[in-house]
Amino acid sequence: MINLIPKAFEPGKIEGKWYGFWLEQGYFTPTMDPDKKPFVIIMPPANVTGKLHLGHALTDTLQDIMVRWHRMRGEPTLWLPGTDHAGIATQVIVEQKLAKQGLTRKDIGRGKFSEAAWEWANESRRNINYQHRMMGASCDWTRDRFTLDEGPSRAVRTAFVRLYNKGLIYRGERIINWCPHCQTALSDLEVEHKEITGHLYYIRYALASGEDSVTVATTRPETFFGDTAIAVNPNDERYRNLVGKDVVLPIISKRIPIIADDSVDPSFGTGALKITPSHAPTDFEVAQRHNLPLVDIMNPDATLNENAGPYVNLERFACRDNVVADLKDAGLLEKIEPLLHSVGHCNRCQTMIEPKVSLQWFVQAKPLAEEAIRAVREGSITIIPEHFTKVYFEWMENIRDWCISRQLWWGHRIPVWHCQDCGKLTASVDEPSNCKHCSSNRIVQDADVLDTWFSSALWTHSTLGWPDDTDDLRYFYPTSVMETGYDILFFWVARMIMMGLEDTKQIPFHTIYLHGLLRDENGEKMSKLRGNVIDPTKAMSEYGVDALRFALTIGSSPGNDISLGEGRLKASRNFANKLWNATRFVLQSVDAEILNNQTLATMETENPQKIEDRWICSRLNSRVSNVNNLMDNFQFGEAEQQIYDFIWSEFCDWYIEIAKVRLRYQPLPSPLPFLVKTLETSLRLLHPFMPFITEELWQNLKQHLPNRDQMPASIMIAPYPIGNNKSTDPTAEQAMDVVIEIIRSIRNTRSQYKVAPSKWIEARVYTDEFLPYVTSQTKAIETLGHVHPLIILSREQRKTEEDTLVIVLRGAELILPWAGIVDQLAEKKRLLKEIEITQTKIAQLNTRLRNSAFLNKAPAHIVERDKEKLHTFEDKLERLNLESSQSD
RNA sequence: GGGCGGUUAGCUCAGUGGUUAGAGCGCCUGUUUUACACACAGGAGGUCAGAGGUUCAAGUCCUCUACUGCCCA
Repeated sequence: MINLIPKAFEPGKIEGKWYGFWLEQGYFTPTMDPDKKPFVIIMPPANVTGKLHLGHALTDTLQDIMVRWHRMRGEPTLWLPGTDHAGIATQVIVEQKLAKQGLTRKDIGRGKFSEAAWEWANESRRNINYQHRMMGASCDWTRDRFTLDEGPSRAVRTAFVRLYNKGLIYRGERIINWCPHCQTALSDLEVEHKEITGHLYYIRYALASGEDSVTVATTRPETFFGDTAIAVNPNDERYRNLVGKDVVLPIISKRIPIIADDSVDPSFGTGALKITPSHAPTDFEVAQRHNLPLVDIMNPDATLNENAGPYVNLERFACRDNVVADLKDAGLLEKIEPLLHSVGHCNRCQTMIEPKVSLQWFVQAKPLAEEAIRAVREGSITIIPEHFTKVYFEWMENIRDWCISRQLWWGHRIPVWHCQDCGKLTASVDEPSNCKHCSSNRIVQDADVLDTWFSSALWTHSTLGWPDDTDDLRYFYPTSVMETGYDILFFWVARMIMMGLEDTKQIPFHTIYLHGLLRDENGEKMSKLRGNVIDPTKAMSEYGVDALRFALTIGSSPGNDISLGEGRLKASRNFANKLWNATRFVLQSVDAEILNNQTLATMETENPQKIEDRWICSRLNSRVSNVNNLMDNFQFGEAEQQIYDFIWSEFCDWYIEIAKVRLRYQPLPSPLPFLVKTLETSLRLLHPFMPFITEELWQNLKQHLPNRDQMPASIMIAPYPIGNNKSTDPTAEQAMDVVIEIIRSIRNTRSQYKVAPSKWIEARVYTDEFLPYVTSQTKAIETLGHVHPLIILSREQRKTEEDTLVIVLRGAELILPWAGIVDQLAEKKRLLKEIEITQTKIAQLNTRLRNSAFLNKAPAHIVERDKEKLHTFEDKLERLNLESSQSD
């Protein structure tokens, strides 16, 4: 019967077993109960671009913590998993694979490309889902969704068509962000602005009349072929008489006008700007105001087109060099200055973005944003941490139209058909056979696909069956919590609120929980380049899943970045091992009891008699209440800290150590029921955070218990502990504090006087109010302090002695009669110092307690607590003074 | 340029106006004490970035300053 479980925790041996068990039992699939409010999290869909990284491990852990907690509280709990087709990212991967075979997507055509992409996506989904399972994610796999599934796809088409019919989706020529490498349009959010050092080129344009010239300053001389005007500020005296005249573009000799526009900053460069409306956002706006023509000078791959005359087919930066050289030769380049400016880059491939006028599809975002702002402003949706609310408003209030078309082959095809005859458009959820305007059957579907985030924006309702009125949608929507990283607040969360409200007229979730980003143990961003990336799979196999989960979340707080390194992983693993061994101890003790008595004594814990039993029940109860409060407030990191401290510093360090003494001498009542109860409750308390080890230990413990047949089949469906005021026992806590202080003082003094650990020393304790409690702990104090004989008496029984060490504690005096070895002088000094410290504290408390403002304004319990504190210190001071006078 | 954070022990971080500001790691001293050396016991280490203010009470709220990170343009 001894050593039923191994000496050290070996996580790898139990994880797969329990996940399989939970899955088989169907615990992850909720039962819909119309009388209960469900708890619902829709998992942020991971991109099908390979495998999970540490960020996914974090998000999995946080969601699993919430989900397991709510499930244990008896709420029907749905955590719906899914994956995202990740348009550009996936297409890039598939194209790279094709490139290895010397092929491009155009070589094999759209159909074959789609097949290859599906093959990759399916493989990737398998990997990702397997990794979620490794993490212990208790999500409902029967409801697993992929953004390209039939349901979510129909949701995308439905949402599109509805917005199109309302006029909130339109097609138009606007300036967009074009990535020449990905060869697609991007939304504003997919552009990263970076500060780079470029140059400001001063170029002279001759007036058409020939009598003078205008010098403009530009960072992009190669775009001058697309210039359709020169703009100056209307108040700029330098140029006032030139407005209305024409200049001639060099090399291509094209006439363009000089116009006046308020947007021109006279202090930048020369105060005269070249206007290239097809290739600069602000120029585009100027052109709109002045009805200037648009001249596109670039091909999709950012080479110059035929509008660039002699420079046709040159790449844009090569063209710049040539243009600059030619202008210089022609004497038209006045000067070049260095300039630090911000330039957009594609967030996928880091290619410099080419702003470009293009015919694309857009969502008119403002009307949608208004509703989304209201939902948060009126408190229907809460953002945690709160300060992101302001960030959200900032973005929403300045929202711009969303470019949703992408020139890709992988994604949701835009559900619009172009008529070859009348040229009009037909938007339809299902494939139409005729143009709805002229009934022609010569219709062709739009070639483009939608921004991946468009389908993600519908994720909370499309996964539950929308646009159909399904049972899932009725029961689980609106969902409870959206948990994700703050880096996709705009990309995803904000858009989900807009689209959720638009499609369902309801908010998609009540609470947004935003976690921070992961950093290494030096607080540095993790990146492949730095080589400081932790692979979750490796961390799991080395330290165990529970340790990884714990390390990722303990002591963390919402919205703040998390530093993870070996140290944290080791500490978490050590904690798991500590719990493992505490359980080993309890199991061994239970077995020994069964061997002795054939049957386990009563498991009754309702009315603890012994002070340490009362103490551990009170402490456990206090921690349970704290944990539930913290969980209610999304303070998971602090909740874990509470559990950690309880198990290690209270249960293991003190209760188990005292219980060992009792088990050895076997007085009644036995501590076993309390060992079992405390352990079993702690395991349930910890389960949401460390699901595998708690299940393994709980099942082991259960096998040893007489009431095992009445216990649930799994800890994950056992009730979560809840606080009970009945167990709160201030007397027991105070008494045990005194006992613990006595033991600590003995150990401390032994260490100070360098008493050999094996040497037994004599000790006496004098106390009045705690006498029976301290007396009941005689054996424990002897064992844990390594003192013998130990005499505990009331103060009146104390005799005057010499050559003793007297330590004044809060509720007792500890006497260590060490004839000859006590340094009386040093002791006197120590005593005087303690008197001084105590006096200071008393003075501080007195100042406060004599202040009528404090007495009138502070809450009663605070005043009461300070009064008690004052009393304690005064009592201690009195006894310190007494000792001091006696030692004179 | 606008906005949002951060600055607490050597390092990484918790800290919800109310004890003597905590944890992990690291450091020093000691211990094979029958659950655990992934441990145990003891210890050192803080002007909570700085300056003002509000409050009976400020690491916590407000203002300014410095440094630092991120987001938006």
